Amino acid sequence: MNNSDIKILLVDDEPDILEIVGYNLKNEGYKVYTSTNGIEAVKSAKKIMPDLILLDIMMPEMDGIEACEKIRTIKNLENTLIAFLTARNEDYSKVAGFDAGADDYITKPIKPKVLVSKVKSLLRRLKAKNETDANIIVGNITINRDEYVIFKGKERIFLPRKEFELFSLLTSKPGKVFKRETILDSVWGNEVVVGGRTIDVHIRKLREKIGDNYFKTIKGVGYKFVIEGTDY
Amino acid sequence: MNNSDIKILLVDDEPDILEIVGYNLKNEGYKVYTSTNGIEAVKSAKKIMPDLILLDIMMPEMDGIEACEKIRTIKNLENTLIAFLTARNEDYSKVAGFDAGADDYITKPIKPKVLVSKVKSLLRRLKAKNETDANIIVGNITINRDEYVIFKGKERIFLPRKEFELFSLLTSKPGKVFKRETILDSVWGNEVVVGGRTIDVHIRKLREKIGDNYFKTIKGVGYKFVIEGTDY
DNA sequence: TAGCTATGTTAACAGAATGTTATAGGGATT
DNA sequence: AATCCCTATAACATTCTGTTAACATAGCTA
Repeated sequence: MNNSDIKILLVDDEPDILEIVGYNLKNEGYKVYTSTNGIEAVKSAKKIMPDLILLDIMMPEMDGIEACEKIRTIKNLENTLIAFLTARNEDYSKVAGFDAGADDYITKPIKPKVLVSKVKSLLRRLKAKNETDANIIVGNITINRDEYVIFKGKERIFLPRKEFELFSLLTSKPGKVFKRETILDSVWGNEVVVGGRTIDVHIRKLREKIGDNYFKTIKGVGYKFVIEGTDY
Repeated sequence: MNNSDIKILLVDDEPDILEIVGYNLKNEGYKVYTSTNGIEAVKSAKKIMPDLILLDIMMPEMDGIEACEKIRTIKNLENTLIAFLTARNEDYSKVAGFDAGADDYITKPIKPKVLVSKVKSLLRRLKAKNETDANIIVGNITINRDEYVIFKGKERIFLPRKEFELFSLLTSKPGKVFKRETILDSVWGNEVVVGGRTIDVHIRKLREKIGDNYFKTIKGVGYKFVIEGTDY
């Protein structure tokens, strides 16, 4: 997926914000659409089917939270990423309290570079989500994402959530190397900070349960899942 | 590829399933074909060359697993996606135990929306499979950035990070001379200072692993990658 | 050819990156 | 409250990479 295939809907009642943020995102090659209020935003969202919506909380007419809830009910938009924009001094609890279905929130003011990096990180998550959508059968390994179960041959293997998610990610593209950074983003979420050995320990557990030679380390980069036998 | 160019073969012995699932897939614009048993399915597959086959496991005459195996042997159908349909309460191990060459399986009953999203996801995978342009090929050398692996003919060669990056750089423009300064900038980063022999040592390793005459020294300037034999 | 400079070669070392194990804390369940 | 299991971390072990030093060689030039 090229950047120019990615549509971002930017919603804020201040034209200045729309301009600055929009400019920076366009610079990265994204297609940027804008709205200045919640009602308009919902309509636009339905029409353009964006991949990511950046939604200001404080807006006239319909605030971001309400808009978010509305958007979530739109068909085929359940997987769209929604991130709230909030002023730094606002009460987060206002946001956190509502389970409006947002995926992230971003505090204003924010440096363009930081914003762009956040957006990238979010979109990585989207991509990972899409990639892990289907069940997978590779060799004699079967993964049922719906029921959190995997099989190795006829043997049922149970994996705890985190291990399952890590496993899911790696197997979503057998052979592909997932960078540590990417793994953290999609399994732990980009805001969580965990110690340096956490990934390794989880890999260890997978190796223990599923088999050593399914998981190959690429030092300095990350890990990949390989079908048994095929060495690197 | 438009949805209407995509052919899906749906195989189930229950007409109800064929109707419901078929209806929903047609709604998405796919061309849908149906069979009610394995034998017929294999014939149909050969004739219509579908992009995706949804295959019920439990069928009279020839079950889904056997049909899958047969289909996999058909020429030009090796890349067709095959997904099993199984009743939720059936034992997965039945599926998992056989290495029939399926790409996915889907548990019934399934909500049409979920099914459609699964199908989409599968087709995305097909698309990704075809777009193997991620690989860079020069002469008989293939570089797979995704997997962090390079091939020399059929031989897999693993390179540590720095070597891989150096190699990537040089092969990005075969024949072009990269100045030492440029190499340092892009492989090591322009702030890092390393000793005078570092590049040479890495070149050495590449020559060792890939072949002497791929890497030509331009004294006083830098190095270039040349396709074997040729001078540029 | 002597002398100079740029590159080749090797092995050894230091430290980065990862592997491993035990353990503590938190959440859920009973 | 007692128990179980998941998760993350600390602490230590191990592996591997990147870099360097030290010396060798090649090529140029006066």
